[in-house]
Amino acid sequence: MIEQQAARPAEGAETVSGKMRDALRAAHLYYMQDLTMDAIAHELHTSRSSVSRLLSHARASGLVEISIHSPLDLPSRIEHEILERFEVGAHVIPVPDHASDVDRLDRVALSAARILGRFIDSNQTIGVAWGSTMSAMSRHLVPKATHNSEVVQLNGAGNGRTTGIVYASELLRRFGDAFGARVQQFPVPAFFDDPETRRAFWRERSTRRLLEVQAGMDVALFGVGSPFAEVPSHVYQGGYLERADYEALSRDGAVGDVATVFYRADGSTDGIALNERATGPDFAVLRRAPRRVCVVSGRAKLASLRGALAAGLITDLIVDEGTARALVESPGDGE
Amino acid sequence: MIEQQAARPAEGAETVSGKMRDALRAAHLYYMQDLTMDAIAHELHTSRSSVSRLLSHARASGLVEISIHSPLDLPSRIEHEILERFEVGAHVIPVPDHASDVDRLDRVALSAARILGRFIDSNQTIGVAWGSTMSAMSRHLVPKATHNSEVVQLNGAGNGRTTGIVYASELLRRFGDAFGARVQQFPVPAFFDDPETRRAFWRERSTRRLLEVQAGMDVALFGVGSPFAEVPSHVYQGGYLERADYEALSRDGAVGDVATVFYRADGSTDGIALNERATGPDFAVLRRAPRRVCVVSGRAKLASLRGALAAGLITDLIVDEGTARALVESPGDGE
DNA sequence: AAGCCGGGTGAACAAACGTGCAAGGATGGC
DNA sequence: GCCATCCTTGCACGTTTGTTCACCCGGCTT
Repeated sequence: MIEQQAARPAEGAETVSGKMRDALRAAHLYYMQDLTMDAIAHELHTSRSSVSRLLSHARASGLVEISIHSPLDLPSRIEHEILERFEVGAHVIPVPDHASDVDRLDRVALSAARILGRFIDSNQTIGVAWGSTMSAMSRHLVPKATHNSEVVQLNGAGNGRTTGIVYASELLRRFGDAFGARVQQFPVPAFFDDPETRRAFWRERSTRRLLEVQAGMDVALFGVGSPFAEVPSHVYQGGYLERADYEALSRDGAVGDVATVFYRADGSTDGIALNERATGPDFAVLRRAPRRVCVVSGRAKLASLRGALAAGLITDLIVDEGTARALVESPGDGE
Repeated sequence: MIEQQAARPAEGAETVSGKMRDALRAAHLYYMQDLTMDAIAHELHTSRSSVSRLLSHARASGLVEISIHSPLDLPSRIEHEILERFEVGAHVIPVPDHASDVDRLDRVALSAARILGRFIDSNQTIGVAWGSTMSAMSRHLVPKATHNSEVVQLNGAGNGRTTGIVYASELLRRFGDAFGARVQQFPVPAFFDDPETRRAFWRERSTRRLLEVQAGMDVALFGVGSPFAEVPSHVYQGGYLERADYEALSRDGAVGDVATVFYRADGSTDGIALNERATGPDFAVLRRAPRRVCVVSGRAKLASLRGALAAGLITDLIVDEGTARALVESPGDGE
């Protein structure tokens, strides 16, 4: 069963609109007039609990937007430095150094999901990679109404029930729902076993149509993989790659991947054998997107991140504080 | 002692910036990452109470901005109707009908203060009237950093210690502080006793300089007075006007005033004797400001509001719901 | 018609939050 | 150098808020 509709049509529009109206009014009273939920419940002739739920709904559905402006004379030191050094807009997410890697990922993903709205607009094609970072983000997206947008899957995927990572179809659907966008699935494995199969598949009309959509992306959204870090990206756990593949990658000098396409520390990809079997877009295609948002969490991904920056894949970076700090320190440092 | 500085200079900039930095970080953690204040206190090595205060500070000082977007397919019915009928951008503030007039004013003023930031920008001259509405607003302004702005008093004032209304100097200072703007006081009474005195005063060089500043306003901010309503505006309580003045106003057909200048239901002002002694700007001058924001609360002011609209004084209206509803109903209805 | 189901409601409880208060520390005047 | 003063801090309390649970109500199935 393919789930692929945009924002669902008016079903009981009466009720829906009524709820929306209430939520809106509650939000006004709560956030603009500082009334207590009790008082609001009274004005709305309902219970306090319902008001609490109404407000949660208002926040989760983007009726209420909370933004944080750092005063212009105090622009985050690190963000500014990243902009200078890498020509990339940075959002640094504060996370304590002692946080666990899962905490860190969750917190970065949550913040990223809330920031994301700024990059999305109507009439856009949004490319979304498949991986643990995107999966975590998908759980917290704040809806934003757009017209005529389209979400397109950038790389193939297996299912990752094992680790809380979500079916690609589910992930894409969440993005599509949040922005009222059509969804273009890409039903292929993360890696083909045989390069020839991939080439054949790429000649298919349906595949070519999808690749054209990818090529017309306005926004690309992805994380980075780091195959040789202590905590390898999920793509490497799920058995997508064999030991031999790792050895080949190591021989080829790969330090990371974006949407299953690997690169070296200097950003080059030529001659990395595995890429012949990968399903993600060629970097030349990716770079055509004017906005390329990368979400990274954890110092383990530092080397991958450096490579992706060297490859010029990133225009906007959302990254946890520790990794950001490490990034701007001397490039030679290990972990 | 005249209080007239812009945002105070760096005093203990070290500490201030440190506090700001903490507030910013706390806001990120609280509003973007949904941490509890307890957790934030731990990360910041301080107590939970301090975090609570830090967050209050962050909100009050505009570091955190909370805005409410009604979905575009559900634009407030009334606001749209006001736009159609009067060609005026409206913000309708929900307030229950049974609220007292003071409650109503407070709530409208609070909301208005939080909306105000949208109208203010750098390099602007902001004209501010003196009255109970502006006084209530001044208590809740959300700071917004601007450069080279100027706040100028539109009309003279007595002091209103009696009813919680605040000295004009204090009121102006609050606006100036909130936007980091220079402040131009206008130290005259609300009404002169003798028209001749006014004319003489108007010939003074210092007065003419101030009038020129007023004439160059980018934004004007004012309420409306309604001299014949049950609950008369403070200007009429403080003994600024005599019984004879009211009778004259009544004879002249005045229904309201903006910054001490009176008008009739059709918006005309010619031949209203009292205006010869008023200190507010001529409407021709006022209308030169491209943005003219009017804050109104209470149906008692409905007739005044209609007059001000007829006079074309308003480009943006902030008004409570009950009054807004009354406004768009048949114009003939009384209260 | 009876019965299941999903979504919504209010009561009750536990968690999270704001604020008055007293103590501690810094600041500026003399 | 000392004191008066102001600002900040953490605690304790009372209030406000999120969430669980049992329940109800309308729609749809068998």
